Amino acid sequence: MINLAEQIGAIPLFEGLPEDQQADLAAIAQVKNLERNEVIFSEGDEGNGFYVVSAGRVKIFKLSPDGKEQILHLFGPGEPFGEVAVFAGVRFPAYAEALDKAAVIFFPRRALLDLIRRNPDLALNLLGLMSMRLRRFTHLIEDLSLKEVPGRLAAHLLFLSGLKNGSDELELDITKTQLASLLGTIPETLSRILAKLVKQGLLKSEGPA
Amino acid sequence: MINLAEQIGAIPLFEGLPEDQQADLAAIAQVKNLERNEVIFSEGDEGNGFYVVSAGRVKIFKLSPDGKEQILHLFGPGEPFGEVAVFAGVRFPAYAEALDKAAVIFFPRRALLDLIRRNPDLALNLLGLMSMRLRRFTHLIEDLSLKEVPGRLAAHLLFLSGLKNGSDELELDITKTQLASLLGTIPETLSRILAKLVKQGLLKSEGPA
DNA sequence: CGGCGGCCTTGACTTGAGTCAAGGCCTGGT
DNA sequence: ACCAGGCCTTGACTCAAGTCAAGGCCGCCG
Repeated sequence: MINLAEQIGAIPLFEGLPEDQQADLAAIAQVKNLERNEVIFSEGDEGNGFYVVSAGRVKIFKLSPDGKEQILHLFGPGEPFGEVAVFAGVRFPAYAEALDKAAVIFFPRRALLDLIRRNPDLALNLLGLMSMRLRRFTHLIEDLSLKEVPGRLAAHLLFLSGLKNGSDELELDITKTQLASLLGTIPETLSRILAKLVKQGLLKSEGPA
Repeated sequence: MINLAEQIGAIPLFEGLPEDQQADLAAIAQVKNLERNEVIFSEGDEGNGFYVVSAGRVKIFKLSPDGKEQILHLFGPGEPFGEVAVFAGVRFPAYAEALDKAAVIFFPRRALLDLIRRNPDLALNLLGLMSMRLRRFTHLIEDLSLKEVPGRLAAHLLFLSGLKNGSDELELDITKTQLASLLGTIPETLSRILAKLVKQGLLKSEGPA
């Protein structure tokens, strides 16, 4: 918030963007500070812009009629979200909520479209980003439809361990309830499976969180 | 195949592209004719280009270790597929196979990237396309994790009926086995559910296919 | 300091949907 | 014309995972 232009320059998506265009962005960007659990947008809201996480974490999720939630993404600083609504010209297809006290930067739809027209590399960045997300979604779909919960859990833990260069020890920064929602299950089931893995000696677990 | 350039001009993705650029495309495009059930690419293959369906239909799907399949997309003439691998710079994340006797046009990766750099509107088209796919995937994920099979079936039928302006009568052009795979279930289950709906008078069903 | 509300765990029960197996029907090929 | 193979359906069984309920463990706020 102190220096918006600097923050914008640090967003990977806007990397390499000429200074004057970054300045243009800064001029129209709006920062929004959020309390923990504050709603950013709801499914069905008009999507007249997109967001980048500035601080804290944001979860994107779907809700079933009876309240069960499926987490689609967890985003941290520098990661954009809500772009789908901008390009597809539709309403937001999911909910967005701050996981912690957080801040997001909002860019109006039109500004982004203008910028892309002037800057093909930005378009390529965006295409790359969305491709990665599509890829992750195909993974999630595969898991949901073709694997059982223990398999999904294992895949997720291995994925996390992969991020840490294969360390065989890792710390989760989300609650188990959230992990359950990310895996498409419920806390009770997750708890049972973890207990079983520990009993089989395949896993050790420690502490809360 | 008789007139490749003309076909390329008719692809929605390339709509509005200057003639000379369409000609460039035609010069590097390769047409591939396919038998029914012929594999186009497999998960893990190098993704050095993308495809557009020219005739027939193509299914994109994931396979579980024990052979169960989850259909991700069904594409018909004019629809592109395999773009994710081009932009994310990764291997194909799923399998592609011809559903009927079909033909596809292949465009090498580099050509597409060049074209985008010269043509921002093409980039916007692509971004729109991928956004729509992301949106459909969020829907599928929601269905898989938050709804039971009857609900998914109902949603799918309503979706199809929506395409036909809400007609309350519709014809499926895929087998029930394929529909099952699209819904993330198996033919037996689908068959039972349809039978139940018919018995409850919520639905009538007719003929094979 | 005490109590309330999250979060996690465990147990008992229920159920949706998958597996396995068998039979009917239709189609295309020899 | 007939057989083989694919697709669909039905029945009996099994099982993974969800619901419901209860209890323990903090940590925060009044």
